[in-house]
Amino acid sequence: MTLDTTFDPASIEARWYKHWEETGGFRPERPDAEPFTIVNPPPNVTGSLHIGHALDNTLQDIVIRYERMRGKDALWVVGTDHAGIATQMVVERQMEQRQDKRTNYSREDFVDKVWDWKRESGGTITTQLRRLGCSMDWSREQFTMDEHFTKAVLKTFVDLYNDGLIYRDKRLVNWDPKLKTAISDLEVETQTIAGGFWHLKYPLEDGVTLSDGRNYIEVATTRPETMLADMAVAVHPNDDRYSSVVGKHVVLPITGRRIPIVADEHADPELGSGAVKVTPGHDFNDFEVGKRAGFAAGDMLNMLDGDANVCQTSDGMVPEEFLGLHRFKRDGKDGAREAVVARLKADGYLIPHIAKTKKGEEVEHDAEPRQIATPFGDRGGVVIEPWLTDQWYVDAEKLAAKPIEQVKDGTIEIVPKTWKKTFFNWMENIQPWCISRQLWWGHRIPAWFDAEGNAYVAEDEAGAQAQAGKGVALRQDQDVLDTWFSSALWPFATLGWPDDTNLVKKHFPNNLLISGFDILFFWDARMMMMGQYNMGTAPWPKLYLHGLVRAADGAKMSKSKGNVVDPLGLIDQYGADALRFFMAAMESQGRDIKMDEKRVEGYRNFATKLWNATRFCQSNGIGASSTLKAPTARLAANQWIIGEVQQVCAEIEQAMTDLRFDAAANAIYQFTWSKFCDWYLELIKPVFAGDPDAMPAVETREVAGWALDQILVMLHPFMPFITEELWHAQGERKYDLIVASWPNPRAEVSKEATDAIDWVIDLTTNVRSAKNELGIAPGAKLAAFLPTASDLASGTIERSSAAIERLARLTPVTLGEAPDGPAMQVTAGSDVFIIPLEGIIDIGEEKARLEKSLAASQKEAKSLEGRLSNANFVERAKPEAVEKAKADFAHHSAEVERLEGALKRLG
RNA sequence: GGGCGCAUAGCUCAGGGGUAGAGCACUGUAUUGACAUUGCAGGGGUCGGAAGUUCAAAUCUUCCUGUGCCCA
Repeated sequence: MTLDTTFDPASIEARWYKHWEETGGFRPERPDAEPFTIVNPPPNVTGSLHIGHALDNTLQDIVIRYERMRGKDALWVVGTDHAGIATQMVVERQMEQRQDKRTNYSREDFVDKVWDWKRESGGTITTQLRRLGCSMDWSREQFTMDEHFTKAVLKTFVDLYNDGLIYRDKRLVNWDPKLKTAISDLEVETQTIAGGFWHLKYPLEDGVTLSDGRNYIEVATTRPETMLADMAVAVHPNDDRYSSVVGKHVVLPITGRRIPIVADEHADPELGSGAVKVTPGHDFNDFEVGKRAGFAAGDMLNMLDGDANVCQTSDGMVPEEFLGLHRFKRDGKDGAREAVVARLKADGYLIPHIAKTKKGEEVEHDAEPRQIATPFGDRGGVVIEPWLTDQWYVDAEKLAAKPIEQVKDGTIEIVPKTWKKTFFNWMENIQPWCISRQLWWGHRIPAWFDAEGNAYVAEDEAGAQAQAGKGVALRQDQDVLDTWFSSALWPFATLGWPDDTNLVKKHFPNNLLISGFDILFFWDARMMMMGQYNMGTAPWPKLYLHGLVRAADGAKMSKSKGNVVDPLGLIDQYGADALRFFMAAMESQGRDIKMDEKRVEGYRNFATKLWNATRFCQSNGIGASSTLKAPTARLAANQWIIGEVQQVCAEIEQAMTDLRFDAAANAIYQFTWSKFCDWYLELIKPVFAGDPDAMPAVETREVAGWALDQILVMLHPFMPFITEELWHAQGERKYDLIVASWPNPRAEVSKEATDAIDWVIDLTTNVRSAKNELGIAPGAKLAAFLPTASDLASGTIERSSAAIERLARLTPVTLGEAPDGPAMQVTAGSDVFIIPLEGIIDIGEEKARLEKSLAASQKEAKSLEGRLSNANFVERAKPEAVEKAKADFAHHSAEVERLEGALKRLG
């Protein structure tokens, strides 16, 4: 096959992907091989590929392709997450566009419609992952609401319940009044927004006064509207200002509710007046204060409904005019907050805030302006309302114990390890996990209630009925489970658990998990808990956490900022291989990646470079190699490249062991471009000018073909498309590159040969540099003399004269004294070449060049001399360091001598 | 307020007790056969600041400054 001069990724990517998928390349049958398993963080079924996915999946694909080539029974599990809230929102939004809504349908009909949507529009991302080249096992694509997955979810729930690790509780939850569901702590994002601090007067009852004679207590609040459900006023137990009134009562304005003054350490004497209103039903801190003050959760007053509109409290004391108002201003319409403040003000219960203008005039405001840390729902985007409801909870504290231990003792390694502290910090302070959601789309909670509200938990209704007794009317819990409850089972439920399948036996525990740090708590930690609970072991021994891909200016990418980079656009422009290589090359541990399109472009250029190198090989009859092991080589250049392949292979393996994707990518990049293309191909060009059937050409074709094949293999995990294309372009192959073997080049390479090539490279570089500085045409051929030649020099000049002529452009090279006259000196290793300059160049320029080198060597020599004359250094430094300093000093001293001599000769 | 990072060439980043590297950008130069999505050569950094440990600190320790993220 002949290749075009430029590489066009688009023309090959789809073809190869299809081929791999159709021929089972992603999951070759290797029943006897050692398993290697990773599971893909299941993207939301509503999702589309963003740059973060591109990073996450590129890294995983590099690992799985690498392990597959190393002969493992490699399995990369893939699938999508049903994404409860996100998916329900998508379908509801589509309904809204048709002036339709969810509640127009029965639950069953609505869920059917979501399934319809999933079948028709869901899973866009799976196509996009294919474009990135991800070699996942699509033959077993998973979905978190597959039948067998549901089975795993139900079993887990029932087992946890029976073990007392799932329970129902009435307590405050994070309520999203827009989505009208509870959410977990992790789904709440705190943002600081501008708000106010209102100061209120609560009149003391029964003629009680404070020590200063005041007949009211001042309380300050950021949420004045909740005073409709206040149940106490708290002061600090050591606060002398209030000690006399603890146990007394105040009568609330507006409602007239009589509430106690309690002592509680939650009240901060330094803050405001030191007294705080307590609303146990609408504030997490107040809930705890309320409990300490003796209120049962069931008795705590609730003044808001599920939409966060004011409703009547159980004591019936909220005035009619407030009922139905939204908690605060919305769509320009005043809410309960505004109404309560207006009423307090009118009745004289509001203490105004006095502010001074720039001119020093005093101005009254209703509230003191403040920045308030406010909780928002990450999906709904509205302020979260702490709300008292019955929900299902997982006892996360108990489940977290073993994972904490495992990370501590190294059973689970977290890479990079800086994340361990963050992990412990969260796990050791973990709160009960609220797992019930008031949605329709998701795993229905397997609990049934009788008329008295007793719960019966079983995998199916029959089981619950059996527990409740015949004839007892049961109604299933209306709620569904948090999406993360099911994805926590991903490492084993995808393999068929709870059935005892061969896949589970062979591929659990998995070998590695790669995920972004943003889901460390959401997903990774919960997999650890559920893996341990269900399987009795950690889900994987190693967790690799990568960072975020940021915009070029370092900002977080977001749709609202409009700085989102579409990975598919980059693939269109530069090819999937270039984008992948960029991701790998930029992925150093523990740092976010800044988008740098120039760099993606650079890796596209790298692909073109490899493409053209292959074209060169083809034009010289260099084709597919026939052996895995390195061919026997006699020519120095061939031995040299074999040695270099061994080195780079070892480097890549080390980098992969360390999960240093950047180091691995850079190693293969430098080898391919700077070693193979820049030197090896140049070194062997003269060989092909000679007899094509003679030993040198035959051997070189063989070695070059082998070396190129090793490049294709080692580069394949990073750039799968171009390497597969070139693999086949190079000749008939017994198998595709995707299932080829990783190099194992255990060849003997002579030091003489590699030294010789290194010497030629040194000579060539120095000649080119000297010419450049002296303004001699790069192509000019110069005669050179070597008065005293090292063994290396004389041998190399004899055997590699063609390379020296072609690369260093020295011809002829005479072993012997140079004729008198102006000349320049060029070194190669310890050898000094004399190159006559008469008529070629201005002597002054050569002198300037030598003086520059002389100054550099003098500086080095002086510094080394100083160090060596320091007795402390010679006595106390490591012997190697002293030896090296001595050798360096000797070298630079000799250089100084040589250069001074050369300068003297030039006059 | 607590925790975790980061600060190295113009930019984006590696490195790491023995005197500093890559890619891009920049400068000069090269063009009849692999490649201008190229080759060759080159300029450019007192490694954020201060103190300490050490024969030796960009590297280790402490503090400071700036900056980012997470949690409350």
